[in-house]
Amino acid sequence: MKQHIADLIQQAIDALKTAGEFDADLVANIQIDNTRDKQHGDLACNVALTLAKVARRKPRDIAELICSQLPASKSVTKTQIAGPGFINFFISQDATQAIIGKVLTDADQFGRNNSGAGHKVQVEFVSANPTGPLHVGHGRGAAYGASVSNLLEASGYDVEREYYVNDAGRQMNILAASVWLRYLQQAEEEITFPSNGYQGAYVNDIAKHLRTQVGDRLKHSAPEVMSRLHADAPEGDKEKHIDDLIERAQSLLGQADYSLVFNAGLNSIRDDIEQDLHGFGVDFQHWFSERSLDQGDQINRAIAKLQEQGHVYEDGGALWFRSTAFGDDKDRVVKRDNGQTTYFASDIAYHLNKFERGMDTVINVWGADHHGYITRVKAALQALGIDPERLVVKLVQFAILYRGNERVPMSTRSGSFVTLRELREEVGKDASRFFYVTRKAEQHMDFDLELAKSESKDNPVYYIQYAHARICTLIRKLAEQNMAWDSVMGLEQLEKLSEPAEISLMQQIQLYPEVIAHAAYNHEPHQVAHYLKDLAGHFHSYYNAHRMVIDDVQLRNARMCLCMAARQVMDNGLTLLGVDAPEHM
RNA sequence: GCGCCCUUAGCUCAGUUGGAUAGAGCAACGGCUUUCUAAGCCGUGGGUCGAGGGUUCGAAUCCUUCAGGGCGUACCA
Repeated sequence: MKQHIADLIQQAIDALKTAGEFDADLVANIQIDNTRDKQHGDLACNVALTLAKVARRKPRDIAELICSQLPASKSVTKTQIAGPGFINFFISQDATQAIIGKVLTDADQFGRNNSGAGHKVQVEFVSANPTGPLHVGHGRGAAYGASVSNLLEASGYDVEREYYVNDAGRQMNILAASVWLRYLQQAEEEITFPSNGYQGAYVNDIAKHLRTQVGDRLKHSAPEVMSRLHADAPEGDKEKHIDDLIERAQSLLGQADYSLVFNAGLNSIRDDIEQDLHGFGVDFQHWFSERSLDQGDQINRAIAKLQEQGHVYEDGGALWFRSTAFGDDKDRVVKRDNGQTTYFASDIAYHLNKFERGMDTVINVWGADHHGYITRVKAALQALGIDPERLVVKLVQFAILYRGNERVPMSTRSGSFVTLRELREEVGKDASRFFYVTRKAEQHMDFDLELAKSESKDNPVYYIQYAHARICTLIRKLAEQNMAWDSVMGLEQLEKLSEPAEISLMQQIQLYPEVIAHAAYNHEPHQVAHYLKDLAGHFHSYYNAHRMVIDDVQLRNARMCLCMAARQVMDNGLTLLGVDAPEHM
């Protein structure tokens, strides 16, 4: 409809150019907006205001010229010039009612578009270290990334969802040491668990499982393990202590058995995360291993590539990437003086890899604490000859957890945290998925567990699901009373839908495709959440004001068509957000 | 110090890329069910859009200065 109105205005402007009223080279940016106030009609155009300057005429005069040349359209019942020079359009009921047929025909395809056709985009999200279960802080990134991916798919993009598994590096070694020490404790060795180890109960579980598989084969005596170590905190240095323990584990176990312990920890947690996310309605096409970069020598290759371009220099025995040449505050080390490559070097190789896989655009969903990395990663891409605009980083602010008024502390290391699984079990997948994407990502968010857990009307997801379930009940009710309804007959009777509540519900339905397009373009799933709440509100008002199970067969068919169209849109929208559309509540 | 994000009703937040009189939900108050799910509907009150300045027909939105809050500023991962 907007396009149709824009075409009419363009025709009018062209006619005015021919008539010599406007310069032939005048270019009008025609923008059609939904009106806020229905007194201003249904759609409004501000072109007269924007043209005022270049055409050197008063806005209202331009609006009158345009209106005088506007071709007639059966969709438009009235136009008016209002305010400083807006042209307002009143849309005919026929044109509005036509949306119902479109929704019922397109069904689950309604609202989708093809603007991203032929475009490959990767969305990388969550990517939490596999050193423990996901906690609620990861939930927001998971919900956001999944919904953005769904929105992009609905806009025709070829989307790949990817999880970057940080399975290399010191944290993983700390996990391996933690697993082994718990294993030794279970084998009745007197081991004092390190303060810097992973304290969570899940480490015990992994150790237990490991022991059922290999028995006491990995056992060493406590004195062997604990002698001649740097002291632990508080007297000593907890970092040195844990590093010594890692070394001790590696030397006592040997490479093969150390890997066994290491992989037991990694695989168990990785599998747990995958299942957890699956239960959260989040599935990935690829789990990309950081270690695979090293094994394929991709890190050294990436550094060499930077070196070829002359962006790397040596200083103090280390290799530095000259990121300051691309707007960074300081240069960054890619290879340390001890010969090890840095995490940043892995990131360069990883991002190079993403684009070498043929992605047109890469979207990274990062926690807000990573914002300092954006500049350096983009710098590296630019140095590698890749347009940094092709990398889009979306920062997701932390959700601060509350139980009522009590703030919940979160730390993976201490083991005292609320896991995503707990949240899912207590609050439910639907409410938590919806709650997370109700706020825009860069907003700080207070997540009150008490509120989210309470199945009360305060929880907006129920409001929408309830609307959906109510419509499903209508269908059952009609069947019970042997009152058939027929969509083909209903679509022929749409002119009977002229109540204000019916018109405004249809108008709300009509907005859906542009909401999806807009939300996808801006990576803002919260727009869908707010839209659905409004749609449900329109439906509830309608439902309270009018009855659908009625004897008048024509009106009944028409109203049921409208209800079914509303149901379809709720279903489509909820699906994009990963929320179920229930038939009963 | 420097950098990024945020600041809108008592609370939690929207605000369609610069449009008309800034909107929801919650909380408060008053109504609506012999009839399709009251997890609902209808109504009432509530604002210096953090502050100042600028850009223009027009600013919550863009530019600038300042204040407040959060985060980041490793040869850690």
